[in-house]
Amino acid sequence: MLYNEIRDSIHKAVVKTYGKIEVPNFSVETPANTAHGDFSTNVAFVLAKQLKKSPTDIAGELIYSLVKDLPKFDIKVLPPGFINFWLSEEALKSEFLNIFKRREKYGQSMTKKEKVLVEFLSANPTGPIHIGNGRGAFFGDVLVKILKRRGYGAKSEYYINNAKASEQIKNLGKTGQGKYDAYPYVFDMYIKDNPALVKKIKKMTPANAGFTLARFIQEKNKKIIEKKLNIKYDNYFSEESLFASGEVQKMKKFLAKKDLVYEKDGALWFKAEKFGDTEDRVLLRSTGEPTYFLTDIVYHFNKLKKRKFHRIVNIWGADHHGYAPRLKASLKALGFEEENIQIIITQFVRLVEQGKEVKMSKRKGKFITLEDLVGEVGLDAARFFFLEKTSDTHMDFDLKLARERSVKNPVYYIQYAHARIANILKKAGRKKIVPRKGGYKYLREKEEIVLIKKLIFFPGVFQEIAEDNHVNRLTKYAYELARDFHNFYERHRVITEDKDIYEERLGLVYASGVVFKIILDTLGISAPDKM
RNA sequence: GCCCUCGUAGUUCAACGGAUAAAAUGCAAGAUUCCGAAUCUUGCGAUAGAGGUUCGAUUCCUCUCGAGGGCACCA
Repeated sequence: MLYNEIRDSIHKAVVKTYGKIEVPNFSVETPANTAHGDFSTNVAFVLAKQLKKSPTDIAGELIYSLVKDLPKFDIKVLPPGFINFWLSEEALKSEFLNIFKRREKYGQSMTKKEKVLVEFLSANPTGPIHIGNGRGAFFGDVLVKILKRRGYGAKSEYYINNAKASEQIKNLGKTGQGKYDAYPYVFDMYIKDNPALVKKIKKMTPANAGFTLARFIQEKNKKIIEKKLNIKYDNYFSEESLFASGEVQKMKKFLAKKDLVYEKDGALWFKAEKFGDTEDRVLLRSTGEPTYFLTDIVYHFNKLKKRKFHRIVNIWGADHHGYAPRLKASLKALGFEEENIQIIITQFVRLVEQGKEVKMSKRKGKFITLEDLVGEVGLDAARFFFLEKTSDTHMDFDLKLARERSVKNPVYYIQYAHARIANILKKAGRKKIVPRKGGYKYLREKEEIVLIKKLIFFPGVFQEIAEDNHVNRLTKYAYELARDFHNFYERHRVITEDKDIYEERLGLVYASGVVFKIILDTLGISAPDKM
């Protein structure tokens, strides 16, 4: 890929020019301003201190080696010391041909990378999936798809908190049996119309009743996840299964053997403070029941050790961020490294109505389900609405506004580009287009070049996201690509008299369609031929 | 009280420490004999406040103000 080629060449140039010095971290990026080229690097700035020279001088010295090494680019130094790269037309067209060669596999990495497990959503099986879960749900779904495409052995997973030993399952059971009211909405949503289920759990222990009810709720949620949210998990993992397999028992012994626990006040404590947490944490209550933390240690040990994932990514809501040090401490104690576990916190969605906050409480049954939202604004608009925002900023959600915005949602702008492409190909009577033998020498108009450039930067966008998890960049890129396509379309007729121009523009349209399709599939948004 | 996030145009929101802070929406003005106007063009408008580090700060550090979250033998 172009980006990597430049990186390597800069590294080589520094060593060649200055001998064996420490090469600091430098950046290679695509400048916002097109006057600054297709790529630029700040390497001269980061070397300035060490070499005690001005950035302009350093850039001037490095450029000789770079020019020799990168004939694909025109390279210039611009003040105050950036080195800027312009892709030659030949290199541009040659990269463009790759889209035809790889088609729906364009941007797919051939090199195999580490195994990654992405766990997300994992809503408690005590109720429906609400709006606040939307961010993590769609974010995780798209991240996994991107990782897979970039060659990671990535899998998605949903963790079901259904341990019979847990308080929440027992309380759920009692609620279902009408003995307690921990979850007021449960009756309306799951019990009322289901006498068979009520009869079935009536005589069970609270734990078994809760487990049974949780399975029922979970099945409902799973259907919504797959059918309504368009998320297909590689795996659903049951917390209770860790008890059945004996892994919880084994872990207790293991931790004791490693001298990581002690008894106090009749409970069993984990020495979390020793590994970076603010205090020690309970693993077994004085009643002898395990806490969620114990099974969570087992679960993550299972991910890293038993299933051999090199890296695990957990996507959690902001209400769990205080829990992160505890989990990390436990994994550190078990011998794993910081880089083995990534926790991504998605900030809360605040529900507002006419500027005033509406308190959303799952416990009190005051919430809007994600299913409702999707029904209200449509899946495509809903997915885009969540996916276009970074996960770490707070988000205000006004359903009225969301309805309004859904009509003007940028997703339609992108889908419209796809529909226009389909329409042109249909009009031209072509489905699949093979590249021209002589190359694409007639594509020289400004809008054509801009569009080609945007298309060939596509693999780099996926790579960046795979590296830094900023999934929202994909929606932004998709929007820009649509804009570049619409601009091209507005100014230049594809179906024209001139046969060469006709064929080449048709190729450009086709290649754009290929990339749009990949992006929309990745986002989990439909790619319509007609709207 | 202690800890963690966040604060950018009227609104919804972008920006690995990089060059002139990007868009959408809104408002104003304009574009269609021709592949779909759900489109295109132009204009208006923002980094909460005060210091500091740096060649360079929306980004890092300190304080103030404001919003959200966490401080369980719940999950």
